[in-house]
Amino acid sequence: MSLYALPVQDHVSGRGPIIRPVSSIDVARLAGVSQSAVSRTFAPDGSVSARTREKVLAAAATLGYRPNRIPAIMLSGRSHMVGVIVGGLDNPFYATVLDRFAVALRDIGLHVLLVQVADSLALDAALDQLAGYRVDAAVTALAVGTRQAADALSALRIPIVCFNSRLTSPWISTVRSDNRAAGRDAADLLADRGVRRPAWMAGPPANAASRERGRGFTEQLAARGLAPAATMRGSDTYQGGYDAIRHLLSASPPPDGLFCSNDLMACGAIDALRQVGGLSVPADVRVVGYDDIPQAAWHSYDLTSFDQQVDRMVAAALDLLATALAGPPGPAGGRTLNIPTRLVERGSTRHGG
Amino acid sequence: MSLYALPVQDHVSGRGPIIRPVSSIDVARLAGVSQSAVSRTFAPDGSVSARTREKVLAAAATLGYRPNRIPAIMLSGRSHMVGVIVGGLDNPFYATVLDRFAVALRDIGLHVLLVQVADSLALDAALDQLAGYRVDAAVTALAVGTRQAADALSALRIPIVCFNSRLTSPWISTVRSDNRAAGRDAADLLADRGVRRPAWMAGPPANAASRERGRGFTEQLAARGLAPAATMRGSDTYQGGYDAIRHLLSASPPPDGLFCSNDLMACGAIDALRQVGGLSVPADVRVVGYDDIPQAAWHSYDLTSFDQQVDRMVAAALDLLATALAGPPGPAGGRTLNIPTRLVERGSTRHGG
DNA sequence: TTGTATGCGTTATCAT
DNA sequence: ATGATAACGCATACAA
Repeated sequence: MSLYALPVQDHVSGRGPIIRPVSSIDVARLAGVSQSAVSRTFAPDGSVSARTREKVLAAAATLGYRPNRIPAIMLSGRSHMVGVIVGGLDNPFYATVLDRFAVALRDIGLHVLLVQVADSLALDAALDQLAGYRVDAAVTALAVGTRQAADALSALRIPIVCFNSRLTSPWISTVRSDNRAAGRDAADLLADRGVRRPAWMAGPPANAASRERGRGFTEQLAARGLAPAATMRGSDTYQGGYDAIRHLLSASPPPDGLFCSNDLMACGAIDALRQVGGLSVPADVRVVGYDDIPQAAWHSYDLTSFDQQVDRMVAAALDLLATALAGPPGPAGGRTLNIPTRLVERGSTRHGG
Repeated sequence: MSLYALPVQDHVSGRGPIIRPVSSIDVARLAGVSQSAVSRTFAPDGSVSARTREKVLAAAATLGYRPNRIPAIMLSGRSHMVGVIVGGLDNPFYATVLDRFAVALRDIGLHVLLVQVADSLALDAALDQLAGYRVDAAVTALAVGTRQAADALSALRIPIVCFNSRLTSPWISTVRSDNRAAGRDAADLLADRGVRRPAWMAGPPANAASRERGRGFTEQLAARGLAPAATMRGSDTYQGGYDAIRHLLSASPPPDGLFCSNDLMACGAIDALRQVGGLSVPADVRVVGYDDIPQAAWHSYDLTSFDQQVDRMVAAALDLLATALAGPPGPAGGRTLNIPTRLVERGSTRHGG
């Protein structure tokens, strides 16, 4: 008995020949039953007699049969796949987000079709992929927040959940941390710690979340009778934070407090303050970051940060997805869920506190 | 292998009614042409008259038609999806690996079905998913190296590429960095830097790559007339490295050189040496890590490490996959490619040159 | 309980 | 160049 069916020319993709996997018909033939009996044996609530089930399972084991889910996609119109669009995993925060999504989606029986979109120009190509595979829904953890992107996503006509974005549409819902409130909290914390010359380090202009953090920070500084002594712009990376501080120190007196748009930049900033400026954190400069990545807790940084509560955000996103998928067909988006951040104060703001 | 496992319960997406997406038949009807004409219009090398193409494209645009790839999977037996199995993305090294794979696979027209496998017990369930979606091949970046895992993977009867593992089988090829040679290089480097009491910090026992690094390290120490003054075991995490050093310092005199099985542990070790032991790195202890994660280059650590040359490893893995997919059907694995590591010396070993 | 027949949306083959 | 049709592997309605 041959385990392998005859090779079949791959007339579709033009790659190599393939081995056609064992099908339910093969199993049925060997077991001496109908193909539907095989299908029922492997269905969650198929009704088969113990005798038939036994024959089928024996034949399946002999042939190494694995049920094929592809035809079911055609029949049901459901792929049970969710497109997850990420924009680079070098930031540990997004790596964590992806990890949590993969686990949470698997736990409710959905699978992850991963799409890496380096620049927003590639988004259209990515969406063609997702459309072609008929994903049931999509999740994006991109920082792109253009109307164009929202339109392209909406054109898929499937439920979309954005992560930390401002995109909305009838198809798009958004889960985000309360960036503005966190910015205000950062201002309060630094003011409470005696900071008089606070500085703000923003991310790239296209990053809407960063803009909101800066807005909340500035407005609450004003409420406390303070104003930013300096404003920098980094590239959302360690090196971006390092370079921004180096540049600042070459031109101005150092600030005594610093709020960074994310932890990667904050780590770079701390290293630059210490190495380039010969300053101490927190004695000379109090630093606050955002994201609470694992590295924030490393003792060399001991960085005060805002935990976005990724688990709660992911749970909220999945709730939105599940609701949209379970409900009547058609757009069910347009909702925005704000998840509060949790301020994690560590040594970088505690000096003399 | 859970051959008898039932298909995943449909908790989410089986409930609501669905809107059947626009099909080529709908487009054909609107355009007043046959369905074949629509198919040919969207095929890479379909021959249609300009007039027909125009009618079809207009109708497609009107209806928002997107070609469905699912039926082609049934016909060709090719899904153009590759299962990528990861074991947690908290380690920046694996996040980078996944990122590079996603990009490289996309560039050759393959798509990533991501599977997060927290513990090796979940591997069987993961493999059922991959089998069900008829992925063309699989890539694993797991640290599991058991024969059982190899058998389960081989049962998929698709080309498999392991990343930094020792698994092989007729279906499995492996791409790995030369762990043992790197271990020897680490020994040489520390010896050259005047280390007399070298220590080795291993990863979990199941991590075969770690074992090889330790083996190369120990054997080359011996060749240099040295022996490990201490051997620790961490959990492949920052905290694991920190705790191991704290424990060591409470019981023994500190080593003057340390080779860690990965960078995360090395960062934890450095922080513990400095904070718990009051020691200086590199003045009192020279430290070498492995992986060359981005954090190794951060100035607080400035960690000497071994770059595994992820891009080269990924390229090699894809070459193995592409070869197996293009070649005749049947097992085409059993190959092992060793990619040399690149020693990146930084400040953590440079004191006193 | 079991088997038969149908259909999902596309591509490839064949006839026109 | 174009249209009709078979086939892919499974789930399901229906007949037995």
